[in-house]
Amino acid sequence: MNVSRRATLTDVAHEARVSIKTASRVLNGVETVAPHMRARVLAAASLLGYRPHRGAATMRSGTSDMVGMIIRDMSNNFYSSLAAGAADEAQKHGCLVITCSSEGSSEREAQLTEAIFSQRPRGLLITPTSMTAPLICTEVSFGTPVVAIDEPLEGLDVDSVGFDNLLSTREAVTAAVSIGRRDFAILSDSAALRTMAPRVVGAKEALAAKGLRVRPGMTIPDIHTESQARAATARILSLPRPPDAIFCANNVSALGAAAEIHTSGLNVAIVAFDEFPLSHTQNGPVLVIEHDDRAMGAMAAQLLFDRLADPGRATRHIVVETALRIH
Amino acid sequence: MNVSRRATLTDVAHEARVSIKTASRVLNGVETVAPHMRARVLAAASLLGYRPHRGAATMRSGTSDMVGMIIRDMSNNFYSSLAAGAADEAQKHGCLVITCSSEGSSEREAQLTEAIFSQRPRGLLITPTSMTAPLICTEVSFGTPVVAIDEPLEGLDVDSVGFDNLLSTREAVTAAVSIGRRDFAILSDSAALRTMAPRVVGAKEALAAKGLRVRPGMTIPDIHTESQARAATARILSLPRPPDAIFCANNVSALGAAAEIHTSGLNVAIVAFDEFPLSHTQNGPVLVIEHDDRAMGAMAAQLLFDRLADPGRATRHIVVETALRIH
DNA sequence: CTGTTAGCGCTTTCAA
DNA sequence: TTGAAAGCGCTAACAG
Repeated sequence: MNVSRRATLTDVAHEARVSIKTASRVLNGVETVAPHMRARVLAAASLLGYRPHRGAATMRSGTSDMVGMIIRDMSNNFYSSLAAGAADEAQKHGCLVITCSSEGSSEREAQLTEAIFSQRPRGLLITPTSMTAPLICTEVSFGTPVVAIDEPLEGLDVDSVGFDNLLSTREAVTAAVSIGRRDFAILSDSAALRTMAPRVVGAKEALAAKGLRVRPGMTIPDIHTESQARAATARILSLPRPPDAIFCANNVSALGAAAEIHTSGLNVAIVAFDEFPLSHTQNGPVLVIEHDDRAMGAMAAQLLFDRLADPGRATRHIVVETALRIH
Repeated sequence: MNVSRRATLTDVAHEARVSIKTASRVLNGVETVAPHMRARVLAAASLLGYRPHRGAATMRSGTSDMVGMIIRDMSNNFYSSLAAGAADEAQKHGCLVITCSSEGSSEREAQLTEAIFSQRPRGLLITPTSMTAPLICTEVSFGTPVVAIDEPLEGLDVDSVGFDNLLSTREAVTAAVSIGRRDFAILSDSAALRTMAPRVVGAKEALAAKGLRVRPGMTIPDIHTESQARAATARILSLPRPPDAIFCANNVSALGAAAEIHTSGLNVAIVAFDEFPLSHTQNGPVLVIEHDDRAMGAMAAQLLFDRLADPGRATRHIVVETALRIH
């Protein structure tokens, strides 16, 4: 037994004194093999420390066991939970997920789609940007399934999972108004995120329904780090007449707002699109739009495998449930 | 132009009226190609929407552009930050990272190593368990580099990155004692995590040095979710004589402890191994052992690529810096 | 139930 | 500088 080289299927077949095809069948779990040959192959594989070469199998069979995933920011809890859920579901189908973080850069997104498609994955899960469609349309035309997560994929009719951003926000802000909050500031992320506009609109609609409005300058865009959120909140709260509530359109802005509200000692309510750690330990009321991100990631993967099983079926757009939780 | 099939290198060569090898050279950036041929190939590739098939290249050349990564829990911020850092560094080397979550199950860990090595990755980054070594030793003997992250990989001499758990904890607990805290509880994770013992020892050593000790029953093991931490903390704080400080040996336990301390209204200090959101908004003092997890992940990947460049070099064990921060 | 043959798309080797 | 041929490890298609 020579350990200096990786054992191939041919080596195993040789060792077991069977044909390479029989070895292949055994190691792929094909039933129609005589028990004594199966045993011989298994013994040989184990003896030689055989490990299949999926790349070779992929090349020949045309189907790999990988699913690509491109998310906006792997170190953001929302996106990493999506990835965790997708990986769970993929594992049920014997697939690995290649998860990459585009960091919001469309240049990097282009590189990553290129790199991922070069692996000939079963499909792609992506939190798309407005630049995504042209990157993937060729591949989609070859029948590779793509699922859009969180944001819509404009210009391409693919399966998707996402929230009803407008409705859930309207409901949450309405609840905040009903407990007496009238004067809102809004911390929003980049307008390039398609989820942001409906959230902001939802908030403003809820206010308008009660005859309220957001004062000029109190809608702060482009908040995508906690420290930006802290700076913006600190500025707002130090105004002569600070707001009595802040709607935080993403998870990092809620953390930053909570931190500064605590520092200021003011009683300011938080309405947050995402649950955040220690949200129930704040002084002012906290209204949170809860959602199960891990389940959302799993759902996206499920749509992908569903389509693989039935390529002709109509595209589906899943609206993930949210729940309002008041701390 | 027929779009019904993916273009191969042969198609491109054909279209450009050059040999397949010349097309290969151009698309791999080999310099020794006449400019006019290069231009023809590039035009053809673009016309046909050519996308290379990395699996085929891997098979022939023997080296892939993937790095495997197995972490304990993708939805835990510590691990996802490691993954983000590793992905960054890998991208600099033109590699993709396949990140998988073992969920602390050694069975799943075994499946994942199997699946990942089947892809013939350049190397593996792993937060190992006590069961890891036998899973990877064959592959290591073939020269595939493995880097252990956070925990040591027992029984195998591989590169690693990790903390000085004992020393940093001792320092933090010493600081807590010096601000008047004497009576500690300890929330620890599973003893299977090799990082836990030194942290607990470090804490106890710091106390012993001041003539203090942890009361029997006040060292709680196996805390790995926030709700477990909350339950344990609630129980401890409702004792007739609650502690005046809690050492939280991982990030989720700190969140749970903070939540319950807030609810109880007691002045209990937190010493936490990891920074946590809103740590500065707690009533009691919070002492945090800070570390840059993203940099740690990047460092691990760097060790991997270093070794790829110089397979013979001695193994390196990087101790990642930590800093004590007092809120 | 088992084996043979061909070839997936690419890179390597070697020759021109 | 360019090209022809071989073959990486595996599976599909077809025989036996």
